[in-house]
Amino acid sequence: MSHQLSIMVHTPAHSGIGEALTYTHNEVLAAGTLVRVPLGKRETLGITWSSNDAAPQTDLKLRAITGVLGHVAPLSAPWMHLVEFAARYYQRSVGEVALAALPNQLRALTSAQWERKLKRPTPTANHTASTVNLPQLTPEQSEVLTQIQTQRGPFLLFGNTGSGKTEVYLRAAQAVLEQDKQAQILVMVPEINLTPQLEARFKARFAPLWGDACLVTMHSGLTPAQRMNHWLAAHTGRARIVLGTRMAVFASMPHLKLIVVDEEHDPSYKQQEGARYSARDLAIYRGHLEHVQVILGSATPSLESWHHSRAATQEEGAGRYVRLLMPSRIGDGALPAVRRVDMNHQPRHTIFSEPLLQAMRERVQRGEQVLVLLNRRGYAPVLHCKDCGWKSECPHCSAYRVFHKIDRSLRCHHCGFAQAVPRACPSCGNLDISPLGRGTEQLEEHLAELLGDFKRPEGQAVRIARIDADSTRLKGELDRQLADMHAGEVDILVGTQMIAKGHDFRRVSLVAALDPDGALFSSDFRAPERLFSLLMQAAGRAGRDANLSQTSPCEMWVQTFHPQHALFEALKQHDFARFAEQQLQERREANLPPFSFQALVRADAKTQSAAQDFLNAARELADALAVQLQVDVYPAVPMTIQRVANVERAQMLVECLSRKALQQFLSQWQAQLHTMRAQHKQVIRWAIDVDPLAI
DNA sequence: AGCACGCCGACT
DNA sequence: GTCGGCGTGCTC
Repeated sequence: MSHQLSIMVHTPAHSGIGEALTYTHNEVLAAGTLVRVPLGKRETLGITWSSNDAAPQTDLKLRAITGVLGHVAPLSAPWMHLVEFAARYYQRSVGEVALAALPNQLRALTSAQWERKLKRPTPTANHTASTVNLPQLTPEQSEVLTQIQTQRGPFLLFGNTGSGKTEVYLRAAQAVLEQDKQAQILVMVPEINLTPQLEARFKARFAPLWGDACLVTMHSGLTPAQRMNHWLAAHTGRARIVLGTRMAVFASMPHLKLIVVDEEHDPSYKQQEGARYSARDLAIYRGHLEHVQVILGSATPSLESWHHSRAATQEEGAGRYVRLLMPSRIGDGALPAVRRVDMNHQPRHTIFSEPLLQAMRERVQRGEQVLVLLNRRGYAPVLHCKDCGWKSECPHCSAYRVFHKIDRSLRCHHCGFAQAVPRACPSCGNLDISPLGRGTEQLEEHLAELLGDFKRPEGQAVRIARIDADSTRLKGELDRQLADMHAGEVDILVGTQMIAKGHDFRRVSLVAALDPDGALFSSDFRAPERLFSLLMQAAGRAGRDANLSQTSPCEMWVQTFHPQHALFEALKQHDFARFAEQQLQERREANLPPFSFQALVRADAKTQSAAQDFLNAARELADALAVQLQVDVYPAVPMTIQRVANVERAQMLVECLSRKALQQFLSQWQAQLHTMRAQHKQVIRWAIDVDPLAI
């Protein structure tokens, strides 16, 4: 007897196969069963989505499943529900989201390889200890844990850097793991570089109890084999803790009991290509779906989460989360005093103001370390000819190529195009072409000049280092440079925001932000939020050593032309709440998220007009539906960087006061867009970004 | 996405 | 004369 099954395969929505394919098999398979199916000329991995014997007969000649991956238990119903929700919400096909969440090796392994893999004895845990030494909890930590134990959540754990959020995660995890011997926990971090730190903390705590194998990681840095093994460990329940980046939100965990999202405000949780999902938002949904507690943690929460954790009001969203507060730093480490240097009162073109330089000298003299932040890498953002006005434009992008002095190259940070710096102006032959503006590379050089005569306590020259995407291009280089910093072999570290995240530099007592003003008047309404978060995080790098803070109060310096700006006032008070309320008020008045919901439609084409024509045609098509659902669709505009790698880019903003109406609108409109695509052959690709982070 | 088929440029 | 570029079209 032959049965019909709905199978999801890895085909993106634009392939014309949006939904499940129908195959036959001689028996009914449970939903979630992994199967091998023929698809055109190849064989591919599929997931049984449902048995649909009742489905109407089509005139298609159905093909039969070629194999069942009987060695792997079917994916759970909640997992499938999560995938289906993500696909619908972010306007992608279910098959694409589902298959992307599984390790690639599942497709490749033959039955014999499975036998071998599963026969291999699982390393028996050498859990020698029955208890581990636990640090004393602060009253704040105890209070927060009590709330987690007694309420459902989801929770927003709002705690300063150094307030001991990680210990709260560990205790909450421990309580869950001990209470239920099968329980599993999902811990997410924004970036792959931050996994080793948290992994070490979790292993130190739990490996003595349940062995090394109790924790697996999931991130894009794993080899295919590791990915496979870690995925299986989670799927079979062997791994009690899964720690990973945004992709981990889709980990198959049959006994999931707690989800932790650390640094929940971090934009890295939003996937930027393919299915553009927010792992933080999906974590909340998954928690709801599986009746599992979710803890979001941050010192500078996203305004969305902050809004959701406000006391319930009439406003959509408020009151959804429980806000937990941990304002104090452990061991009484004081938060750094914030000092603003008014650059209006400094000589023109000053890079390092004299008071800041003096403060840096004093720190170095005392054997302390200094961080200098500048969010621009390279030597100079542009090379320029004063005679004819030539600038180092990228031939393939509408952007300037950045001058990198270190290898005398002009590099485009958008498409990667690099060339040697020309000897003379390519346009007029003038030999005198000069850098305009400055990046980290020049800062490092300039600082070495300024401090050339200055000596360290032992008499040697000041040691200056730089960490940015260029200095860490080689594998392992970041770790090496960080190790130098930790070992005290660097006095002043210059860098981009890379150095502001997560690293626990014990000897840093001064952090300086040189040129943060750009974000104050940016057209991106989230720029102030990101700046505040960056500066708070950077400030958190200073004074992590309580002993040091006592002898030498730590400081955060900000050089700005707008010292009175409300953002810096709030920063000075370390008052995130005040900053957040200001920002939320502005957003409320302007009907911006979290008080409205947005989506972007992006189109890439050979010409700008082709991209815009496609979008504007889509806009016209949506007119009636938009009016009906009270959705605003704005005209297509070129993207900020209009052309990248010779592809013209345009986008169109969609806005609505109701999330539900926006969803309804997008799902109906998307189908029309697919059919329209055929008439716009010049369009290379298009995509919808729901809840975009940058507009 | 893969993987085919299909029609135009520089090489053994 | 072929090898190979990636444009177009299809997959239950």
